[in-house]
Amino acid sequence: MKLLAKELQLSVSTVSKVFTDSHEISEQTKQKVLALAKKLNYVPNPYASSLRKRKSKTIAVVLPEVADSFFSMAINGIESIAREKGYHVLIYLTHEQMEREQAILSDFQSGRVDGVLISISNETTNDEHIIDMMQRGIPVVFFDRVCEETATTRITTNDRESGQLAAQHLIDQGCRNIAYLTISGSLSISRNRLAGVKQALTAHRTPFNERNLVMCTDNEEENLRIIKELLQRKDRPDGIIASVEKLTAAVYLACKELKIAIPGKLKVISFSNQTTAPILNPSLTTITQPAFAMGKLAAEVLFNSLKKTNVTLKAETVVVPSALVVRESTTGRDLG
Amino acid sequence: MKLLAKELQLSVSTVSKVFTDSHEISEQTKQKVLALAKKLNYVPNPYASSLRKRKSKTIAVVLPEVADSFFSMAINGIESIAREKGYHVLIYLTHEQMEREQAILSDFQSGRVDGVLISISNETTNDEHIIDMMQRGIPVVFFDRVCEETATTRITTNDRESGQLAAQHLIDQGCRNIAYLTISGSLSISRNRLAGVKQALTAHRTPFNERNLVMCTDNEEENLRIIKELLQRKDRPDGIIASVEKLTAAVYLACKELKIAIPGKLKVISFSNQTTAPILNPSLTTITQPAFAMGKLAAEVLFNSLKKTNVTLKAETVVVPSALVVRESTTGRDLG
DNA sequence: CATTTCCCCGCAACCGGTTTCGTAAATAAA
DNA sequence: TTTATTTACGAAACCGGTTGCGGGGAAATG
Repeated sequence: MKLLAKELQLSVSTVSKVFTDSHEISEQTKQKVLALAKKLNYVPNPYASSLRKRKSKTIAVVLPEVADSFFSMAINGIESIAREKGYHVLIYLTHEQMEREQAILSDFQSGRVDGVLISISNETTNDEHIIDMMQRGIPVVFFDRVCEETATTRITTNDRESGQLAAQHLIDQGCRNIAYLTISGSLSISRNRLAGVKQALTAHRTPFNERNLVMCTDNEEENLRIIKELLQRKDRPDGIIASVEKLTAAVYLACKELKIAIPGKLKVISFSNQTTAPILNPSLTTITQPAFAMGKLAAEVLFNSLKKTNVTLKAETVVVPSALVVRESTTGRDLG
Repeated sequence: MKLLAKELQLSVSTVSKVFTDSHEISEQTKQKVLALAKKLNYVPNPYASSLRKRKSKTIAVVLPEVADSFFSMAINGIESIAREKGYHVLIYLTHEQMEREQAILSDFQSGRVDGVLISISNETTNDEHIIDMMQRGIPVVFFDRVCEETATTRITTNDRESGQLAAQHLIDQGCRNIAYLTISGSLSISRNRLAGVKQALTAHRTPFNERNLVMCTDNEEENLRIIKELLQRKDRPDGIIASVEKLTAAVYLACKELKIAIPGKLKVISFSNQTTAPILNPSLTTITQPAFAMGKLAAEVLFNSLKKTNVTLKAETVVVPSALVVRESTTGRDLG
């Protein structure tokens, strides 16, 4: 910038004001400066600017992992509108560990980011680290895996209704003994989905059997073992609801190994955004979450609050509904 | 920091030196400062530090998209070692557009990042924007989708051998009319894979028929149309090699609609990292790329060069081999 | 022609750490 | 004890933009 100033016989401040598009500078001078800047391929140092303005034009996205399609699509949604608003996106993975989540967030005390989008790890049982950050003036928007008690905006899907819908669908298809697979007892999304399931079952006078609440891990092989065990019980279920995408494979593999026909002997529905759902064997009935939309919305809400100064985000939950897509794994018929 | 200094009756410089772990400071003073810092939950402002040190401790990852499993897993690999080294990761998506790629990279002239990991878009036909950046002293490591002519380190998989292996496998399974599906004519990975395919075919005295080189798009429906057309030709192929993960679904769907049996009438092999490959109908034979390892390696190479000053990255290609995983879609038998 | 207003631009302080250099005190060497 | 060396810390410049304020000159007003 000094160079630019010297070259054009101007002061640094004038040049700076050109880049902030100040009204104090004549159109003529602006053009000259911008022309030379383009020629020299000059871009202002963002860190100098961040330092002075106390704004980083950067947000953080904190995710458990990017293994499944949901978070991939969410990233797309977030990035799309971050780019639109001229923000930069830092990505952090917690690997489902609360400790890492805390370490990551504590770094944000530094002013590295202007705001945070987070989907909490399934280990996360308290929100102190999040509240702490908010109190330091860094706005947070939850998406998908939210803390229901924390006073900020949450973007979720209609987990409870979806659970209900899934169970209802299985009941309609003749299931009477439905199992629910999950990877976490504490996560609100899992709890809510389960609540929906229970509600549907109770409504049909076939209350949920707690033995059918199956806790899985993040280890593929162990999940396979757990599910095989489930399917070898005397009173084995005739319907399975997988509350997470990555449990689908284990269910299918278990059935294959045990030669249990889907949907003949067992109907399967999964919360999933996998594009391969239609070409599975058999094609998989899913509850499909609006991942892209949720990411996008979360980002929009955050950027909105960033525009104004000193506005705290409303403590509300915004719900973007999921869709039930019926396929062969629950019906035997392919409905597209 | 000023606050800390005042509180402890020390100068700012002393406090600063504590955080850089300078030898000039006594152990005693360090402890005092760190203790108070912890109590106050103080973290140094990274931008002030970046400004002075001309290092951002941040790298950029530039990707076409995060739609498929490859890039998801690569991100995991990258993030894992970035965290280990204390680096931060900015993520940018080009959406397969060279224009965006250029815009993104040109921003890096600002010193926002210390280095870049990039997998180029399939529109990218020249590397001027990349060379430009390198000349400004920002090291670049390519991974997967590389520019073969650019003088820096490239992390790839053995695309050519994999193509050869795929074709060889189909030949072994009795295919005599093999089609190759791709989404780009310019991308080196696609070209190399095709070259491998051709080599295998030529070796078996059944040279590749150029009509069997099928160019797809990034539009699902259009791909379906294109593939259906391919499969309705008089001389329709008896084997398909899908060079990109996302073309798999279209192939399967086309076969379903046209009632073409896999692997009976058509054998299918795909370059894919999908975890659902084993549970497709039929399970899918894949060339599986070491996505996590490639991301990790790319990051390691980059960080290595970042440690030393003024070392330009060797213009070499590091190859991490892919694996052929044989399943039902080419054999009719499930080999696990 | 004198005065006011407005438009442009420069001066200098500032953001929050980092780093060079200097110095006083403590320790070692002569 | 004197001199040389080491240790521990402070003063101030610096990184590269940003911004409040002040001023010079041109245009507008009286």
